[in-house]
Amino acid sequence: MTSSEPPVLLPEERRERVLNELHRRGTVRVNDLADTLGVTPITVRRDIALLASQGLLRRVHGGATLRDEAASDGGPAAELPDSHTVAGHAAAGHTAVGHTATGHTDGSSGPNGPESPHATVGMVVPSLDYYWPDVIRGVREAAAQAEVRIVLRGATYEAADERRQLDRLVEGVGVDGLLVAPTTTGTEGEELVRWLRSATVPVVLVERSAAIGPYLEPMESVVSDHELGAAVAVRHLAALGHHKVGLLTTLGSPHAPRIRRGWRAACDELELNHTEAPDRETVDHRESGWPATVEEILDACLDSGTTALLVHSDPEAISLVERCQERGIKVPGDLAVLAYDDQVAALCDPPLTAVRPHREAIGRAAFDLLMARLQDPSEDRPKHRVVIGPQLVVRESTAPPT
Amino acid sequence: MTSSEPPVLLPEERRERVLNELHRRGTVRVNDLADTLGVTPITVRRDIALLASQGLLRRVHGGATLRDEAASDGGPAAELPDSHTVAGHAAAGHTAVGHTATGHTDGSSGPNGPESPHATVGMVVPSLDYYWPDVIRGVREAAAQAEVRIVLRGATYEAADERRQLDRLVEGVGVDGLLVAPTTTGTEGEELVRWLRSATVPVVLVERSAAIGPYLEPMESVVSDHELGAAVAVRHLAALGHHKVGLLTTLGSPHAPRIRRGWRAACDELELNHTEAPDRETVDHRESGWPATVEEILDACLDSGTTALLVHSDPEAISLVERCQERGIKVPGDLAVLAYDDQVAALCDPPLTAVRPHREAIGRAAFDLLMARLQDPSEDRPKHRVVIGPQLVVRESTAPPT
DNA sequence: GCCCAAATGAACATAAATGATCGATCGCGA
DNA sequence: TCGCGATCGATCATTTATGTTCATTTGGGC
Repeated sequence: MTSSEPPVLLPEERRERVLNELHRRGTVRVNDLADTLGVTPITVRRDIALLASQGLLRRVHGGATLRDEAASDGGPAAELPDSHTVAGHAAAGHTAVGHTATGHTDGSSGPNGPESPHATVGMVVPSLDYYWPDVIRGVREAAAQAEVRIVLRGATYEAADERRQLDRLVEGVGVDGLLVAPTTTGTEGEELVRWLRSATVPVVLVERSAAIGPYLEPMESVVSDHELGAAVAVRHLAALGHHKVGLLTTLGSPHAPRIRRGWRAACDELELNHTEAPDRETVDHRESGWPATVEEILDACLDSGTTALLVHSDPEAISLVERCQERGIKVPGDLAVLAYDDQVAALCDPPLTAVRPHREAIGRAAFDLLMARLQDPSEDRPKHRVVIGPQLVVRESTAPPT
Repeated sequence: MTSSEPPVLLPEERRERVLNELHRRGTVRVNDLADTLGVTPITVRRDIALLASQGLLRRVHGGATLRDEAASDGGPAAELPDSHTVAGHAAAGHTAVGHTATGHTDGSSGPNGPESPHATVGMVVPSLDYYWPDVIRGVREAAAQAEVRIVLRGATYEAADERRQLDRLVEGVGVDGLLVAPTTTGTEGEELVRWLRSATVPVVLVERSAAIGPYLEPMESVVSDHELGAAVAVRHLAALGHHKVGLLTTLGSPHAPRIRRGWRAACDELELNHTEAPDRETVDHRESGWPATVEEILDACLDSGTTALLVHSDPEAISLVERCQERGIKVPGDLAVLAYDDQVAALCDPPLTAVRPHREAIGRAAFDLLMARLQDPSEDRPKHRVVIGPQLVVRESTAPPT
C-alpha cells in the first residue's frame, strides 16, 4: 500500500488501475480507491459509472464488483465474452478425455450436491503479466476439459494481500480448492503458509514449496526444477568449451535461490573455476540502479575472463546484451549469454539461448494434482509433489568462446 | 477461522456470501449468518428477503433454504433447470477411488472410442513379494478404471534379466508404455538405463530415478521421498526427547542411500549428537551373518547411549526387537525402534512405529503419469517427476527415553 | 492572451443501508 | 389447546453513499 502519492495520473490510467484493482481483488470500494488513487470519492464514482456503462464492471452500492455472477444460477447467464481471457493459444490440440471432477468437499449436511455440478477452483498468482499468464493458460485448458470453473485473482507480492484474497475466495466465492503461488517469506509469509495449511479446502502450491507441521512435511506442490534448469544451462555452456560461467539473478525472485544452487552444483561438478566468476544479485532492470549494475557486471566478466553468463529473467538478459553491443562486446563471440525463463528471449537481436520452465505444463499439472486431491481428500492419500524439468532452447547467443 | 472478521463487507459481497453459505450447507440460519457476517439479524433478514424476491432462495422461518420446487415465483428467473446430474462417479466412497490425471483411457491412437484397442502397459518389478505387491495393486486399480491392460513381469535384481523382460514386452507383447523399477547400479545397470532411454515407448520409473542425456536430464519417475521419511522419523524421535538416534539399513537396498541422507540431514538440523550413534549397513536378516550383526548393533547402542534406532526394512526391525527382548532390553523403554517401510511392522509384538511409503499411491501415480505421457508423447511435454511423501504411523515401539 | 472543453472538487439534497424498538406471529413443547 | 420464547415486520433514527448542480482548475489551440 503506502499510497498518498498524487502523481497526477491521467484519467485513463486511473480507470485502468481501477479495473486492475478490481481484477485483483474481485471487488473494490469507492473510498478505498479514492484513498489509493489520491482523488475524491466523487471522481472514483464517476470513473466507476463510466466503466460500468462500458460493461466492464458492475456497480454496487459502495463500490463495484466483477460483473459475472449476475444470477449464479438463475439462467444460462453467460453474457460476457470478454472479461479476463488470455488470447491466442489456438492450437489446443489435445482433444482428450476430460476428468471427472466432482469434488464436493463439503462433507457435511448437504445431502446431495445441490448446485454447481462442477467444481470451482480458486487461483491466486502474484502477477498477471510476466510469467504467470502461461501458467494460467495451462490451468485454464485443463480446467476447460474437466469442466471446472476457475476463479482467478492476481495479488501483489504482499502476503497480507494474498491472505485477504484467499479468504475471500474460500469464504466468499466458495471455491472447492486452491491453486496458489504465495509469498512464503517474511513473517507474514509464514503466517500465510500456516493459513494455507489449515485451509478448509485442498491447496496446491504452484512454483512454490513449503514445509509445515510438526515434522515439516511438504505441502502439495508443482514446481519447476530450477536447479536442473540452471545445471542444464551450465552443462550446455561447459560443453561448448566455456570454463567460467557467471550468474546474475534478480533480487527478490523466489526462483533465484534454486537457480543459484543448481548453477553452483553444476559448476562444482564440472570443476569450472567459478570462484572468480561473477555471481551477482541485481535490482530489476526497471530500477534506476540497473544500468550501473550492468556496467559493473560486464567489467567483472572482462576482468575475470568470464566468457559465459547465465542471466535470470529475460528482460535483464536482453538489456544486458544491448549494453554489450553498445560497448563492443560481441555476443556470443566475447560473451555467451543464456537467459533463464524464455519469456521474451527469442525476441532479442541475437535470439537468446534460454532455459524454459514449461509454464503451461506447470499449470496443467497443478490443476491435475488438485483434482486428484479433491477426488480423494482423505488424509490417507499421501502428499504428492510434482517436479517438472525445464527445457533448454538453444538459439544464437551461446557459442564456443573465441 | 470463522467469524472475528468484520471488515466492512460490501452489501453485495455479503449477499453473495449468504448464497455461498447456502449452497454449501443447504440451509442457513439467520442468527448464524448474522454472527458470521458481523451484522445484526435484521440485516441478514433483509438480505434474505431481497434474495428471495429474486428467486435465489426460499425463505423459511429462522433462515433460508435452497428453493427446490419450481415455485413459479414472480421473480425474473421464473424457473431454472434443476437437473444437476452430477457427472460420472460422484462420491462413491472409496473402492478404487478415481485418480484423475489427464484424460487417459486409450493411449495414443483413437480419440476416445468406447471400444477400440485399449492400451497395454508393461510393468517390470524386481520382486513379487516384498514391497511391490502394493505398488502393483495401485497400478492395477488405476488401470482398471482406465480400462488399460497391465502385463506384469517380475525380475530378479539383475539388470540383464530385466533387460530381457523389457525387450520381450516391447517387441513381443507390444506394450504401449512401461512402468519399470530397474536396477540402475553397476555396469549393466547403466546399460539398462541407456536402453530405457532409447526405448520406443514411453517409460516411467517407479521408485527409481535416473538422469540421462548430454545434460543429465532426469527420466520421468515416481518415487517416495525417502529423505523426508527418514527425516520425519528422526523428528518424531527427537520430539520424544531422544538425543541419539542410530540408523541401520540393509545392504543393497536402493532406498538406503536416500534414507541415510535424510537421517543425517535431520540429525544435523536438530543437532542430535549422532556422531557417536551407530550408523550401520547390514546384511539381510535371512543371511547367516545377521544374528551377529544384531548383537554388535545392540552393543553399540548400549555403549554409546543411543536410545533410538531407525531400522530400514520391517523384517530386520522385528528381528532386532525380538533379540532386544531376549537380552532384556525393553522396547521402547530402553530403546525406541522405528521401522522404515511398514510392511509388517504392525505385526511385531510391541507394534512398531513405522514410516510408510504409500506404495499404492506410488503405483497409482506412476500409472497416471504414464497415461499422461501416452496422451502427449511429444518432446514438448516436459519431463514430470512425482515425489510422494511417506507417512509416519505411530504405534508402540517409540516413547520418550526413560 | 483568450476561450473552450475536459476534469475535478464542493455543497447540498436524496437514496440506501443499517440498527433499534416494539408489537405481532410462529413454532414447539406441555 | 395453551403458553412461552424465538422470529419477524414495520417504523424511525442515524450513518454512509450517491446524484446533481455549480465553481474551479488544467491544458490546449487560435
